[in-house]
Amino acid sequence: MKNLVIVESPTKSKKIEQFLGADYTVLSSNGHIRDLSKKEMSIDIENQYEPEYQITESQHKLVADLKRAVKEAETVWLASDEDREGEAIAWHLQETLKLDPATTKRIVFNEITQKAILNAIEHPRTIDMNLVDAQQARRVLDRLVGYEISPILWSKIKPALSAGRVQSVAVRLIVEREEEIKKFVSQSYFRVTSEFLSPSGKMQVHAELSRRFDRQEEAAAFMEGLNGCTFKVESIDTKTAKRSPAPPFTTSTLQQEASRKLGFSVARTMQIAQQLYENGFITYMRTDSVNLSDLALEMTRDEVSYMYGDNYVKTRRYQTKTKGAQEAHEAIRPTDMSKHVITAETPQRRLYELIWKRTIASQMADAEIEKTVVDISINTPDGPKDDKFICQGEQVRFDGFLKVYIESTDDEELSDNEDVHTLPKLTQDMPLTLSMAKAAEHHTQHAPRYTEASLVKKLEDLGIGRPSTYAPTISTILKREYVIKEDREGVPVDCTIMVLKDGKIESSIRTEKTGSEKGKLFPTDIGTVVNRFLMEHFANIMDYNFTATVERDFDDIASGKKEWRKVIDKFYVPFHKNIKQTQQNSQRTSGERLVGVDPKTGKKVYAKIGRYGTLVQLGDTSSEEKPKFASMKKGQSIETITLEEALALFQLPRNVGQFENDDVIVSIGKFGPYVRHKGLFYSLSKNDDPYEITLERCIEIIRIKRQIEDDKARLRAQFPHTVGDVEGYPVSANIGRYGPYLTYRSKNFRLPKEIDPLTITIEEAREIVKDGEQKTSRGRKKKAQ
DNA sequence: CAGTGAGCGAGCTTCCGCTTGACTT
Repeated sequence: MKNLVIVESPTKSKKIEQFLGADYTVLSSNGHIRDLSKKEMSIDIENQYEPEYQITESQHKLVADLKRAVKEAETVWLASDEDREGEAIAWHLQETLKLDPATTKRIVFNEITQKAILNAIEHPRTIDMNLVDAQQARRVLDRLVGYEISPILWSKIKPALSAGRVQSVAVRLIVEREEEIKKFVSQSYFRVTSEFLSPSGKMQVHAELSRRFDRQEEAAAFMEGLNGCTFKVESIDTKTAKRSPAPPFTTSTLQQEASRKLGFSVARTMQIAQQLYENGFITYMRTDSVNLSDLALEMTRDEVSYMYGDNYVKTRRYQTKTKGAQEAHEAIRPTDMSKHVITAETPQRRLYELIWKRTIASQMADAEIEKTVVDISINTPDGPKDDKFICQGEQVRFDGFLKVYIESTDDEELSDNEDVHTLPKLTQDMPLTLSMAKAAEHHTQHAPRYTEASLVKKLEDLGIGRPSTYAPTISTILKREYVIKEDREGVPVDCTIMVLKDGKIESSIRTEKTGSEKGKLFPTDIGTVVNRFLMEHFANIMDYNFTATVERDFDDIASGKKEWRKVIDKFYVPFHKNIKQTQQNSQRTSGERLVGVDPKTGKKVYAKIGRYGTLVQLGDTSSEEKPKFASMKKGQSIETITLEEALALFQLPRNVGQFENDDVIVSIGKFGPYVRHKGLFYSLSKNDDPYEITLERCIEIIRIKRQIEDDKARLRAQFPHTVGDVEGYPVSANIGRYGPYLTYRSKNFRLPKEIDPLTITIEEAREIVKDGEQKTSRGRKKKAQ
């Protein structure tokens, strides 16, 4: 082998191999191969913060393979991505594989085309140690922050908690949004809308009053005043406006659009995008770049021109606005723009369609829209009023990119331009007759809670986190139970509606549900308490600008202006002093709240965080009699639990009586209410209330479950059974965890639903086995290629 | 799916960014 090229992703390696020909072998490092140990700090603080790297657990085999390949190669080319992490990956490879820096070639390209790769090969360089040092500073800082603060949380709040530069700020955003919502006081206001008729009576015009009323009396007085008024078209103002398409997808914008348009979680979007990438349908899905390669621009232009004509084409190059974007890859786009749809499963197809449309639209002409605003004056017998009705219309003059793609928004409030539509033909001074007016009460809404995707957008705006970590960050804060994803039902509110028709006002009240939310992120008690603690003791790290500030230092390291160890030292010395002080001086915090006093015993009831989660406590810790404890249920929280709910928790676990010489205990566990008897668990059905259930019903539940288990055991005893021989080898039928299957020549074949494994005939078995063998051999051939 | 929640103390937990494994009854 002459040349060994190492890239970061195996999918990429296969592609590049095609471009480079027989003299090149392309292998992948699968990301980083070395890191700080997970078990310890692995930073020698005394020795200038020297990091102690080791080969990542799951990468040993791969590193061995790479070492073998290096021995056979004349030249090694390190082709990891052109960013901080990519440079560090190249350096770790150089160190681990003991490559000679003088002869090892470092190459970069940010699009996978033959031209770009051949060009890269012609311009090799050596590893940029400044860039590597910037990465080491980033890595060391994150480790110091995460591994020094987390243990404080274990001792002061609860074991196994975590804190970090990214996750703690993500939680802060959610906690603060919730506080904002709690403080929010909804105001009601009245909107007045009207319907007019043209002199001929043929045209209808909808309009809205130029002002809103805060109080019902004002609205009512205005409506009264409309009687006896005349109306006419005061002015017609027409403007043409342009709308431009959104840039091609980055990871973050793809996650947002897939969430809004397809309802995908960010993790699901990434999983599906990964499949599209591996199957060659799209370019790399973890990117912060909106840039399209020249090849992509050309391909897209051709496609637009072919489909819609040249007047729909507009070549655009987009600039990133994201703080700290590294742009090592292209934007996310189809690899082949002429492929409008793909044959794949529905979610893959839909995500691909979204990417295709967005990419196509990004290279299309602006839409031209004619906007018309018509003012309708209100004239009392004493003269015109200051207020007027406004009627707005929109007409698309040239659809441009709108032919393909409209970006959605997060804005859930009613748009002010709700009544935008095509206007009837109106003329200046045309008199109009009021046929109906309506004053409807509305309520202002609190800011919406974050969805996974809108949180990602916010983090990206703050320059916090990277495309590869957005989805994992969400998973982390959910796993730590700092936040939960929930639906919230709306609250019914009464809205007064006054309608003026034929000179009379009729008032009615309509009940509307407002503020319902789906799949939103809510802070938990633990999230709130941890956030309060971190804000009090580590305000600098919780600052929304912390990342942006340290990123500037990293940039200075990358450009050789600063030394990474000094940057870390400047941060660490005061940080560590703070850590020590906090460990010594801060109080243990449990978020304790006095819920009330138990009327029966006169003991106090508290709600707080314990070692295993949130709990309620009956009685004081300091009193002679030991207090009782009970875990809270899902959905209950320290802030909102009532005395009744808290006291009810002490009724469980409940001993309902004896059966077969053993206690029958009823309680609620992780999987819902259950009965425990002789060490076994029996789930209660939905209609059984664990607080009310009788011993008789428990025994019935136990007996039913036993009967089912007996039947199952009897069935299992009949397996495995031999069905017969196929070409001299025995076939046996069995039932596994995932259903019935056949075993033949030490391979397993799933049975279709229609066939009973007990009564299966040898003919049926032969067909399944032979059919299955063919399929697997085809699959293997495919893999081998 | 229990028990736990004070305290004793062993031994565990934890960060962010790169990237995909290989598990089948």
